[in-house]
Amino acid sequence: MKGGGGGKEVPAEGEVSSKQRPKRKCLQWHPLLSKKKALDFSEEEEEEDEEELEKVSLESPEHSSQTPECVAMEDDGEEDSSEQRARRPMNAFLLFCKRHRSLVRQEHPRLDNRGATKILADWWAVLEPSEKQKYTDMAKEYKDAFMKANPGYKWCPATSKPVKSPTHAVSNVRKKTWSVPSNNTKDIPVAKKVPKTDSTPQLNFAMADPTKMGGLSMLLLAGEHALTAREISSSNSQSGVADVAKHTGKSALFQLAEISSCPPQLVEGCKNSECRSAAAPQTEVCGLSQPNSPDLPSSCMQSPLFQLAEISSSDSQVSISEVKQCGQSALFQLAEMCLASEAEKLEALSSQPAMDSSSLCAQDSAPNTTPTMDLPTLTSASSSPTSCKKKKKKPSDVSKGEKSPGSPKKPCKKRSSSSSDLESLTYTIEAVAKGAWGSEEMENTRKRARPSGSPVLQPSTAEKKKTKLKVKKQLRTKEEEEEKGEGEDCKTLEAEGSLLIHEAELKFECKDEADVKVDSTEDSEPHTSTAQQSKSVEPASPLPSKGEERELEAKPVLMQTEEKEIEPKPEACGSRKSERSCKGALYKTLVSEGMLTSLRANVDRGKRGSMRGTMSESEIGWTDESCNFSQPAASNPKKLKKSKSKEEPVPGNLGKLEEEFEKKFNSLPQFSPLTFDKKSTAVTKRKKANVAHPLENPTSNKGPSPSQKKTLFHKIVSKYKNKKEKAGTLDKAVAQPDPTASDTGTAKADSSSASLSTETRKTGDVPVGSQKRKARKSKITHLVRTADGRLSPAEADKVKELTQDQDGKPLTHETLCNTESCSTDPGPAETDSLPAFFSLAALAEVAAMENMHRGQRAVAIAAEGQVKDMAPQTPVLISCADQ
DNA sequence: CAGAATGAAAG
DNA sequence: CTTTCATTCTG
Repeated sequence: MKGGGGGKEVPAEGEVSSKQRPKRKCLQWHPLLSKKKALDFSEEEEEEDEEELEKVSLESPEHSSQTPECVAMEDDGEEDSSEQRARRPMNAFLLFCKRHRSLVRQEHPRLDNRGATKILADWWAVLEPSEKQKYTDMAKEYKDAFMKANPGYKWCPATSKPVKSPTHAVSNVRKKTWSVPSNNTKDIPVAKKVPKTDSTPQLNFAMADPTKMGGLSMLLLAGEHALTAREISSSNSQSGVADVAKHTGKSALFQLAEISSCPPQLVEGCKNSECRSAAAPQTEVCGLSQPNSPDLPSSCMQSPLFQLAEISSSDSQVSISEVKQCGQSALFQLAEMCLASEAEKLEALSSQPAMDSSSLCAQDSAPNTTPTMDLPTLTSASSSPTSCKKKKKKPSDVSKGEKSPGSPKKPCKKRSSSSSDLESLTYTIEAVAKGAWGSEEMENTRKRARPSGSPVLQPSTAEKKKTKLKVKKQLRTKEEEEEKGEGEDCKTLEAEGSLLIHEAELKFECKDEADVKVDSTEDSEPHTSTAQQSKSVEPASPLPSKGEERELEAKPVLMQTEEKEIEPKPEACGSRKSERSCKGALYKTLVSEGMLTSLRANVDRGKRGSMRGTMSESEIGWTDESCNFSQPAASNPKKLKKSKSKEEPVPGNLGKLEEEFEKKFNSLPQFSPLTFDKKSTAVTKRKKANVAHPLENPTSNKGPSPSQKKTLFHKIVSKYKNKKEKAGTLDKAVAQPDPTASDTGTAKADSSSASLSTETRKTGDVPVGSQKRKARKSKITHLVRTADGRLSPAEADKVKELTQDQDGKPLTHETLCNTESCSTDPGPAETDSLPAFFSLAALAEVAAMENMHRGQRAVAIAAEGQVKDMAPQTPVLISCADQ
């Protein structure tokens, strides 16, 4: 266990199943996002304001300070020594590559990565500006977050580069790189720390994971409450207290996360967790807490976890009761923050986690009936994690089954019996508080917290937020449907955040309206959810999702769209069902999102891995994928399946991190290969049918106007096509952008293109010849932009180049289209017309070029005619093209 | 480990 | 301007 070896082994295992590489990837990937980082990330992204980062920073100190051993395994290394060097954030293109590479690979199974990269580059070039924008934004976000996390990060380490050069170093570094650099903490002075309590309207993605989300959300919510409370209580103490609290809070979460995440290295994980918990909580917490009561809460939280960990690890029974209490208290606190409902969850968490884990592990699980079960289970969970992936259903079943039995002992029972959760909660809380801390201090804190935390107080805030959220939601919805606004990256995040908030709100509402009555179903749900959350740790594999689904029974498969989920929630909130549904929905949402992302990623990978073998299906695969991609949410179910098959990659930790990252990722639009394919070709023939509908929903279109324009463009194209009769060159390009508008057209185009494409380029052509950095994109853009009306020689050259390089690739088309769209409306202003025309002209040129290649000049001419219609100047362009 | 791509940053 | 490095993964 302990040895480092163990740690490594774990990953290997996971990977092994699918591939070696994947593992690495995972690791790398994770590392980047690495939990800590992820946290930061989320925070940043979600709210730029918040500075929860500090928490991280706080955390790190703890770790570093103590538990050298433990640390060593995971974080320490990073934190302490090396972590300095984080991996630089990916740029837009890289993001794009990452996201689409799999697709490319599928398309061209044989192609090696380099080729794939080339293709990707082509695609990238083709991408619409808007599309790119998203990636760019994300990259930027990423970067910003990264920078925040690592204030003093330098892209170029100095030549020597401490970290990376060495292989091992690299691996290590990578893993942790992003993680929270101790430096950061240090660097970033705590300055921020306290700041915000604001609630965080959007929290999001940082917590992508269900667990985290819950935790985070709670944290956030609590944060305010707690802070307030703390402040009050701690008023005497320094502001530092707040920090501490945060710290502790975070650490606790972190620990949980770790534990959960630890799966890969069961033993190690346990150890780590233990170590950490021990180190942090005890030392810090204890120390802090002891001195002043103010911190108690935090300490409590940690302690419980810690204890659990310890217990699990040591098996020693320790004082379970205490633990429970602590856990409860901690949980309770959280719950308070969040709400009673959450409290329940928490309790469940404390107790259930084990269950889940056990169920997950399936191993012995045998959750013992003994009271201690929790602990043991936990242990098992931590240990089993590795194998965790496996089971899906079990968790739910087990959890349910077990729960009832288990409930007896622990607080869990509440849920079953819980006539009124609130009461029970309160009771529990009180009991816990007393038991755990009899001190008045605690009470005070608690009181404060409670009041604040209690529905009454919060609601106001919540409501406000709510409204906001709602608005946002609405907007978002609109956007999605209409696509009106350019999709902001944040959207997703916001959405998530909103979800969280909603959760909170819902909870509040629910409580207010009706106490939480627990129906049998409810019980199961909450538990499950809890379990899941706790599990969150786990990789988000399919299980969770399944569990969620089941839970949601009431609401069958709403999960698909976030929006849907969200909407329902609010409404649902009102009634019990709603409550349930709310929770379920929330969980679902969270999980689904998280899961989705993870799943998706997994799927991709897995697909790739497996798919390769069977490429013949490329079509199908594409379709599916495209669909999935297009609708992330919707795809959940599918993903689950897939993911299940291949989830390996994500152990617990990674899952979380990945999720976060992935989320963002997901938010990024994925273009269906088809779109590109058209251009590139390759499979095409069959696809056409599939292709018909636009794949990319997610991003959907960037702007409304574009779509229209596109339509226009499309029309033109279609005409062009018709004239051409099947030339289809242009078509390819167009397809992607317009989802709805040009379906028919697209389809046709596809078919036509297919024939062409096949002929023209078989593979895609990889050979674009971009070995050097072409700057096509820039050039193109340039070209487009230049709206003098005329092409400057250079431009012309560029154009030629493009055409040649691309072999008549459609790429340009899209770009052009976009530009065109931008300029749009020829009618409006003459000036505008010019640009538009320009783009058209460019298009025409391209087409012409292609045609020429093919020897179909006539077509080109025809095209010209059309273009001409559009813009009088066409002729000139044409002439250029001819040249 | 090289290498294909692009982008961002640093020198 | 040039170099470095981020990601991915085959050969």
